[in-house]
Amino acid sequence: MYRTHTCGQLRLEHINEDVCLSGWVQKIRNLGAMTFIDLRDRYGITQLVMEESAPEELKKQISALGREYVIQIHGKVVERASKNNKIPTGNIEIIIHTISTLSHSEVPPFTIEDHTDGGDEIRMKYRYLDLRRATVRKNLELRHKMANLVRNYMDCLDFIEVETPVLIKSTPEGARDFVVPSRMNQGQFYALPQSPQTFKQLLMVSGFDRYYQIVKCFRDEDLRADRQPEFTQIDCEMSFVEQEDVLHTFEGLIKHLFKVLKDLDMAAFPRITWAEAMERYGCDKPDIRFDMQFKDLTGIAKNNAFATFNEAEYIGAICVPACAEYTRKQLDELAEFVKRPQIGAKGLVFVKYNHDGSLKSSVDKFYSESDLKKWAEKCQAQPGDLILILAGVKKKTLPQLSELRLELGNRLGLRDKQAFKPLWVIDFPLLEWDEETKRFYAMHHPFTSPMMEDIVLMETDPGSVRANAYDLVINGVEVGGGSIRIFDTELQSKMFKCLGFTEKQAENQFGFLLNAFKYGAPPHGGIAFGLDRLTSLFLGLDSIRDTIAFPKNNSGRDTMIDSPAEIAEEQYKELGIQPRNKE
RNA sequence: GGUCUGGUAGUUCAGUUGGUUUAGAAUACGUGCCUGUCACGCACGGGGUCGCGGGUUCGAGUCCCGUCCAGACCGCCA
Repeated sequence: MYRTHTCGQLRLEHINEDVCLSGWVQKIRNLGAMTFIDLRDRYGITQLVMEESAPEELKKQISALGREYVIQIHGKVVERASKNNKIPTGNIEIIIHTISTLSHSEVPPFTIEDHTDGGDEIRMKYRYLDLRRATVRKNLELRHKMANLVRNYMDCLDFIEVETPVLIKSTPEGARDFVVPSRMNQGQFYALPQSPQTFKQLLMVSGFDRYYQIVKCFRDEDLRADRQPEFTQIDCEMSFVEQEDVLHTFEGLIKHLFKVLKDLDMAAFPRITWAEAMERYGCDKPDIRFDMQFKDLTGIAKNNAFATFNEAEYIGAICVPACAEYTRKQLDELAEFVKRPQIGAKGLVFVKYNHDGSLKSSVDKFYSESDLKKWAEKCQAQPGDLILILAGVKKKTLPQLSELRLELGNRLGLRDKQAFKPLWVIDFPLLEWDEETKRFYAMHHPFTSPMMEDIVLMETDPGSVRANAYDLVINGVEVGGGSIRIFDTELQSKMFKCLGFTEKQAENQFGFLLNAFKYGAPPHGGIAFGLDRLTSLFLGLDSIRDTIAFPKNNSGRDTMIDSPAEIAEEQYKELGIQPRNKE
């Protein structure tokens, strides 16, 4: 037997018990005559003590210990002379009787402590050591709890978890696929699923009625702090439902998670249409922890000598509360911010609504104070506020203003990580025009149903067709999205036509689904949540990496196992593929 | 594919216009001292391919070019 208790278990009530503990040496404090050892495992830290009176042999063994050695000790639980109220076991300690070293350790490359001295790169290379730290372990524990809560909740609602295949077929729509060569079918390839989309729809055709799966998905696209090439979705689908049923069901799930994990009672989630979100926030995933909604000045700021505004398709403003005191330097910084190539605005116009009611702007040359007054009224500005204005092509200006809004939210500390503001964004467009390839793409995916009343527009004005598609946004993070699907073969054909698919192409890529729909498909729809993102949101992390045990780095590499890696020539031969010639 | 930031001791970082002794600090590590520590304390010590390659210069950690690596972002992500 390696232990009678864990390192987080012993309390005053255990005093005088003989116990056996095993764990890692966290820290050795040698005070000369006596030595303290912090013994650590997943459950906590227990202090071991060796006193002056200990036998020489034991002293010798203890002096040979080092950080991260794995040891097993037998000893007696005693009350501490000086207690430590910072840890749950702080009232007791163990007087060591015998000790055995189960495993030696080299000196770890960084300290295994909550506030480690190690940077990201070295932590990732030695991730197994990093995972010993309580901070990272707690992230994974919360992730586990969340997954468990989801499973229980879904089970209670009669959803069943069904596994779908990981080796499937590549389709050119959507994200780039990870591809796996087939040895038995030389020259042919599997693809890893970007999501189990088609399979969950087939399960609906099979009558499973309510399906979910906590499942890995794969996308071969460039990474971000919140994007990994393999990530986990809570993937769900239901039959005989309309949009309202799906939103209601999963609003319940998310509220349940907040209640249990954060003890938060959430009110009904507000909703906004995609069109409104774009108009008011310039973005399809607005952060509504703070206001600063856009005000359209296009109608009232033209007809003047100021060419920039006169030529602009759109003039948009945000009212920044209580910032009229901003200095030249601060305003210049904001102008620089929007002029960065990533944002690409030409310039920034400001209007200060001073406390004395006067108005001062960067365009005083062109506008009178009464002009500015009208703008301030339109923006519902109060004395002391700052109005910031961007102008240009609407499609570009809206996102620029959105970036500016978020930047100000950050600067003013309005994006509190402990506040959670969910929002349903609904009525997404069905299709999105791509200038490069001169065709429409499905904004969500090709199986998303158009809104009934917009179906007539599919032939005349496809770009304006709205879909039964929705996203759940929390604090500006897209945590989930889904749609009501097409279950009618004819409507599906119409959709493929909008996407520029020939009948043959559609048959080739999605024939199995279209065939299935010929045999009685129920109306159905669903949603998928990003488990990694949800977890990092609950934890207040900026990156999803520390919610994943073994994540990839910025360039899609796992620096611990050093993958991806080259394969042997033999493997190429077996697979019937050839390496690219090295030049 | 692009923009920006960084790479100096095991680790995290500082290093001035290009010049000052042997490139520093903290921490980690080692040795010694220390009977109530828990970020223990004190003293001493070892530890460097300044990412790599080239260039400018009397002289480069510092400037220039290239390259590799890491991070953030844009494009991309149905």
